[in-house]
Amino acid sequence: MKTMVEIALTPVSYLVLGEVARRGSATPYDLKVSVAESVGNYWSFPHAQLYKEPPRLAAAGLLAEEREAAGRRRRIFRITEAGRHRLQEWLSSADSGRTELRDLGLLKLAFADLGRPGDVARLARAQAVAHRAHLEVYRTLAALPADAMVWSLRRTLDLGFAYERLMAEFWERLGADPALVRTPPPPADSARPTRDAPSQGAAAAVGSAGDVVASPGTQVVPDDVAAEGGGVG
Amino acid sequence: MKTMVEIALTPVSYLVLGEVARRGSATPYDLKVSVAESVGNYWSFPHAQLYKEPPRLAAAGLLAEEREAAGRRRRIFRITEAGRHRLQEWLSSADSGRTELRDLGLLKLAFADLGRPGDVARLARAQAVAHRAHLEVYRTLAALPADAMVWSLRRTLDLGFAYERLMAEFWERLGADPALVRTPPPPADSARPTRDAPSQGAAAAVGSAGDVVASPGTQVVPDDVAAEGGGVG
DNA sequence: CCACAATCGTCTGACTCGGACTATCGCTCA
DNA sequence: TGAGCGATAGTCCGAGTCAGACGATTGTGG
Repeated sequence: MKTMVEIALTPVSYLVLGEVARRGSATPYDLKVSVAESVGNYWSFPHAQLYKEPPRLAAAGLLAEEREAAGRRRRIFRITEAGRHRLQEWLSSADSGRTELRDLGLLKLAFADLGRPGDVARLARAQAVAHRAHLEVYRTLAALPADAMVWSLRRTLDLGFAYERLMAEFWERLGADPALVRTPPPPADSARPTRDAPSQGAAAAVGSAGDVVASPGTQVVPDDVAAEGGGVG
Repeated sequence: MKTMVEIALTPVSYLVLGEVARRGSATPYDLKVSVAESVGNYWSFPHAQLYKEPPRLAAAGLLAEEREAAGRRRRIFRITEAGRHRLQEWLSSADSGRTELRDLGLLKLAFADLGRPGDVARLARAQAVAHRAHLEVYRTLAALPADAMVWSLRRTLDLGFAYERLMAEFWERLGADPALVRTPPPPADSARPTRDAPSQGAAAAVGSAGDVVASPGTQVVPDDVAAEGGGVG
């Protein structure tokens, strides 16, 4: 068994290994489709990678490649013993890196103090709608019969659901914050204070009216609620 | 004012623009530090990018670059009118792309049916600990005086907190699932069924004992709890 | 003046990303 | 039967991302 070089495996690698292992065999397109309706719900992988990764894994001896006999003669991949082993190894290791919450809306909110008064409210509405919509997708998935999906995958989708709910509620709450709708006292038109002296304002809001939007009344993190259960299970 | 080419802005770009705008001026190192203790809590940006991006933005006319007079003669960046404008524009647009939950632990769980019996329990424990730990970080941040942080940023950290709590509870609940600890009926040693015929098993578990771990009793997504509030605000 | 830690910064190379672009298939309607 | 068409399937590309190794500078105490 040619051991080839031991390549470094990335998340995509394991995704591919896992998906191929589970299905027995798969074409890149198969991967693309099944990833889209499973893990892709919370972690999106560009499809180009699902085409590029299998050959790479095959070159490393972790997958075996064949071709369809007729028709499009697509590449079909199966996992090898070496591949199985690497997958196992990964599954057995408890350490997983940092968790990442990549949400452009959140990033926007982080800098919302630099924006114009109406911005946050608009953003909050849009975000709430988007998350509610995704919530529906999860609901559909959850309604699938028990045998449509392995238990472990389903658990992750449960979490996806809970996550979307958390987000939806967060934005709805934020949007409902009275501090967001009242108080545009400094007319929104005086929005260019530091116009020609950009280097002058040490902590100046980009469009002024920054901290006007600040909501004084809302407390930070309710220390005490830590136990009340988000309702994941 | 030389308009230069209008470059495409990525999340890092806005992060840098925003941070520079807020501080008035910043060196890449400043960015690295303040990002680490704010947005970096839920969305980590490799520090190399915080060194690379400002010059890029400067080349596009969105930042202005100077140097310290003495000492290390570090690069100091300030936002320009053009930069302010682009930032504003972004802050005003309500659409933000997909939200992403990049969590290796979750990916692992998704394929846990292919693993060995004890794996999930171990993973769950480790994940729970990690999330509880990060929860503490957020608690510390939340304890900071009101003027230590703009309201908008604080809101996002609130969400980060809620997110970590959600995760911690998810993994704890999962780890507590009796189905995980009982039932290693098929001896864990028969773990290599398809040893020499890797292509045979259409849906075979990598290490067998796959669906044994499945927890039949746990319902999928409690439709009704959608209103009970995760406790973000 | 050296040692040493903390601060500060650069570089590299493999991988990621998303979207434009191409090709093939199966079907329908003229 | 073959042009049109939507779904399926795959390729390509260049800019951006990423982690981590590495290098340089500064401040402090001995």
